[in-house]
Amino acid sequence: MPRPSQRDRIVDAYVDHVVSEGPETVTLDAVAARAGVSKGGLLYHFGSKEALLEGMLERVRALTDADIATARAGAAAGTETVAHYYLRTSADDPARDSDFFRAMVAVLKVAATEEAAAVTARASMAAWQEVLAEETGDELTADLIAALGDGIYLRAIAGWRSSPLSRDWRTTLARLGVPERSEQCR
Amino acid sequence: MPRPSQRDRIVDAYVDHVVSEGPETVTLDAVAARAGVSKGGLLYHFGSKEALLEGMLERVRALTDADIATARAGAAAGTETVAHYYLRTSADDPARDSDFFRAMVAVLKVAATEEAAAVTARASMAAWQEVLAEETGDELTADLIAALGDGIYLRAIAGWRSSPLSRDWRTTLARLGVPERSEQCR
DNA sequence: GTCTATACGCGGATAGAC
DNA sequence: GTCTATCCGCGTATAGAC
Repeated sequence: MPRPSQRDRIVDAYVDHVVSEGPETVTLDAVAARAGVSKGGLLYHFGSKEALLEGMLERVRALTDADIATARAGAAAGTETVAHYYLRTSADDPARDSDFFRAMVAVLKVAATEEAAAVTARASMAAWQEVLAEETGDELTADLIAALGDGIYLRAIAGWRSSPLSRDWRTTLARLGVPERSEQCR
Repeated sequence: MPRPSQRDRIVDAYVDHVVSEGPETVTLDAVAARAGVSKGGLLYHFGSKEALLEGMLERVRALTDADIATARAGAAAGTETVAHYYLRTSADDPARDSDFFRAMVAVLKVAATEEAAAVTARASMAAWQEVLAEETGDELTADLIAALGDGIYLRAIAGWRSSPLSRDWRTTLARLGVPERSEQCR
């Protein structure tokens, strides 16, 4: 993979700052410093704070698409179901460090105030729900699994580290009658 | 019940503003205007923005205690289980207008930045989890139900209105083997 | 108790040097 | 491309009148 561009590194810094300090403390100065550029340098790449936010939303959209494609591929290959992939990457402790999880948490934090971020967050959530519904063939079950993932995200926002669910989500899936592996196609 | 004090009305306005506009747009001016007082008037009751936040956290703590007491009483009387009460007041559409739900959403939104709010949010979540675990006698089931409620809250933050789960949470509880009514004591 | 007036600092954004 | 210097508006908080 190509080395990250300057724009990418600035978005990284933005996400980092929102996740660790919260959206209300975000200043162009703080993000620039974290990215290792000056405020002027940042404003060359992103003409305004709003443009910077849009850069992060763009990234989350891309990561969502990529993540869903990965989940679909795994299900088609019979490696693991979409539901399994979804909870594994939401609930599992090691997954918390993934680019997608961190970026999504940042977007959700910002979504409390910025409608544009809320729109992107809902789109990502809706996309997952659609794939889950497709797999389970049942709207309610799909929504249930999605809601569990959403609960995990809320806990991340509130700084809640670990819970029985995050340690034992496989049992939960089993209780809901969701298999670990799908029947392999053809 | 006694008519709300001036302090109460200011906290109301604060909650309202955070829920509808988001925490980043909160200014003393905006809250004062919403409460129908001047900025000077607000600062007489709450000496600083931080004190205003503390006022809201205080209220959430009180509402949490009251809500849990109500749930416990209902379970003891055999009216409805704690789990049933919890999901009814989180998932049910009409419940979204309750003082507790709105205040909790406000605290969670602020918790993205303010650690004090995050502490209060986690305490409230932990308190519910404890009652649920007490009732179900199973940590994982309790956490599962709690996580569903948390998912509902996240969707509220992201502006997600209605979902299969919010319309059909009773079915979900049944699938998890949680009864609607508890055996009445003695 | 509640208001007005004001001090003061901070953050976003522009201009222009290098 | 990236930096420094600067302007300007907004938000918190205080002083003090009524």
